[in-house]
Amino acid sequence: MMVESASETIRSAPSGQNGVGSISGQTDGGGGGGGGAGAAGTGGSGPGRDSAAGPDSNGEMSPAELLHFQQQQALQVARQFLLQQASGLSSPGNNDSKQSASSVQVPVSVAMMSPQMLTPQQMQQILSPPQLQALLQQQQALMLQQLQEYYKKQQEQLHLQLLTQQQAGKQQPKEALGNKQLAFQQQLLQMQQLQQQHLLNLQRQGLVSLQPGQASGPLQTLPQAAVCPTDLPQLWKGEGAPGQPAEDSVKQEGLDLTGSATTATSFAAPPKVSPSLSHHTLPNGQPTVLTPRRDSSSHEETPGSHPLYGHGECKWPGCETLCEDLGQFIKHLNTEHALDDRSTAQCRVQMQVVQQLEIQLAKESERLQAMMAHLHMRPSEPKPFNQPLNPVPSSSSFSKVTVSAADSFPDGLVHPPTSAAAPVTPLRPPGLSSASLHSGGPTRRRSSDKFCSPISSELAQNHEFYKNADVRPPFTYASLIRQAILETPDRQLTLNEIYNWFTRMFAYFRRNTATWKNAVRHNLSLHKCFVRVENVKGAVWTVDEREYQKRRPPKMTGSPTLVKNMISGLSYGALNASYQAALAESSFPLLNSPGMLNPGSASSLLPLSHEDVGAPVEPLPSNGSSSPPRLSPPQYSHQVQVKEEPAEAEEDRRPGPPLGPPNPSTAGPPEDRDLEEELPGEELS
DNA sequence: AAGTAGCTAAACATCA
DNA sequence: CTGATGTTTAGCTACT
Repeated sequence: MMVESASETIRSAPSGQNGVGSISGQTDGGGGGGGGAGAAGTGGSGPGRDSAAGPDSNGEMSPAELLHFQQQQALQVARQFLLQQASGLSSPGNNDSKQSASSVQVPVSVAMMSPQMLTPQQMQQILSPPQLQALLQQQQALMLQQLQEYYKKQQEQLHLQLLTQQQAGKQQPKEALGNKQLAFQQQLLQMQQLQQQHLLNLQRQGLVSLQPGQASGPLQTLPQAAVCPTDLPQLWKGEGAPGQPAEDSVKQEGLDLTGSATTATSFAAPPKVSPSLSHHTLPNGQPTVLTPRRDSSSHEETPGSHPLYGHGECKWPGCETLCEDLGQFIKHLNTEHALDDRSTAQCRVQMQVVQQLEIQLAKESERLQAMMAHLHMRPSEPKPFNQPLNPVPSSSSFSKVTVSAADSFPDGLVHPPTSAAAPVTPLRPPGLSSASLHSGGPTRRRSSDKFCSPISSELAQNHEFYKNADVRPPFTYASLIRQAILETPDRQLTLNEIYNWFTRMFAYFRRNTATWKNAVRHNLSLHKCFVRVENVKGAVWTVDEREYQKRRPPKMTGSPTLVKNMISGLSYGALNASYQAALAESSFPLLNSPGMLNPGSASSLLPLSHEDVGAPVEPLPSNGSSSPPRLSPPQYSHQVQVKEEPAEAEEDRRPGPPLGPPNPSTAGPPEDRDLEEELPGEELS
């Protein structure tokens, strides 16, 4: 689905003005590179990852060595993680400069880039909200697990040090020992607090709220996702006792974590190689059992690069020591940045930096969502002219169904989420289908055709929007032409009048006149539903409703396509496109330029609505079965879109007179005649 | 994969 | 001749 929506988006913007990158490229890049559900995008940068996963039996180590390696590994994980986080969050500038000069427009080519090359902003622009969310969650899940690892190792190490200190302390002055112990305990406490804070943070962002039992979705391969947030602090607390052997505490944790993880996520319990054996989720999302011993070394020995090593110098915070080569750097790393208080503190600081960045990101995301929600919701707010224009009365008049759609979408189809969860709602007039808003380029499947939503009602509700916003209306030319014609009292228009209607009703058609006028003429000629009638005042165009209905039996209701469309409508790509389009056109003073709408629009509109109300002018989907609510897709507002159902049914069977009572549009005298004339020739083609 | 629908572009014809 | 109006064809994309 993402792929499709993405491709649609991308193709719909031929001018490349806002080429929203192919999401498929993104997901593929991440998934392919990582080979797994998800975290690949974030974790891929860790150079030593691959080798870390490989089995390496380096089993002849002394317990002390083993422990050291465990610590090293934990630190390594933490370092890499922090680096990834930090670089991922704070390096947009670099990437930007590399990728494009324009920060607003995302060249299509970006889509081809690997996820690692993408800045968060670009990711946001490219990815659909669900994708973003998934990515974020995966990232957070990975982060959480690594944090757990890190915390665990830190605890372990602290305990160990504590123990050794205690033992050594027997020969030391009691005072010194007390200080040391105090320091350790403080550190321990700090770590606990930090972890709790972090977990809280994650929880805020929704990650940890994942239900352990709800093992479905990309995250389920990530064991940590199933760890109950509240368990962790307890875990830590439980082992906080200084006197407890580190080994024991580790074992407990391991068991706990393993237990929760495996039970909740169908993540096969790995063979326990050692008490401190830990689960790691590799960037590719594949859980891996790491044997602590060789990991650290393999990390460091990864040929080529090290996350903390770049441009010949150590990237450790505050350290810019020059190192000739990687070997030297690693040596430096192991000596200067070994696991000690200082390094731990620095690590902690870095963690906080990352955390701040995450918070910042969360805030920005929230703001973005609010913005989008606002932009989306506003138009749907009851407008003054909405009520009068509403087709509801009419519908109720001849439709028994009056689904009080006022607040519900009876069809149960995908409705634009109003929650913050997927609030990404493209900027578009309330009644618009998603795909259509790209202000440039051909947009297929205008909503009127796609969803058979009454163009009249949508227009009535959003006409001001269209009138002032240079946004392409989501209707086909044919439906627009028809609407224009039907709006007139005698249901006929000259070509020029049609032109005028277009320009009057839609800001979008105030430019590129050659193009759309040509299209209008083309449509008039092409579609049999448009009948040219010689009139006293020249040639006028009328609508053959039956032909129009015949055009294409829409069997949309509940169709996957519909759902897909609506979903794609929520995609960030669409949002991005329309948002950019709207902003670019700076047409946003819409809705409040009284001067613009006065002239003829209001006058022309009102009649329309009346007529509309009286009769479902819009083609009624001719399928009684699928009938129900062909909600005007984006009509989050509370409009009954169902009115036409009965008419539909009638239309469907098409008993006798083309347009029954419900269709006064054809009742009009002039084209009625035309219609009749046209009837014979109406061949099913 | 084939068919259909829609959009755009363009060529061409007709007529005032 | 010019511009407006119609007609037709072709290419493309999206969708079924």
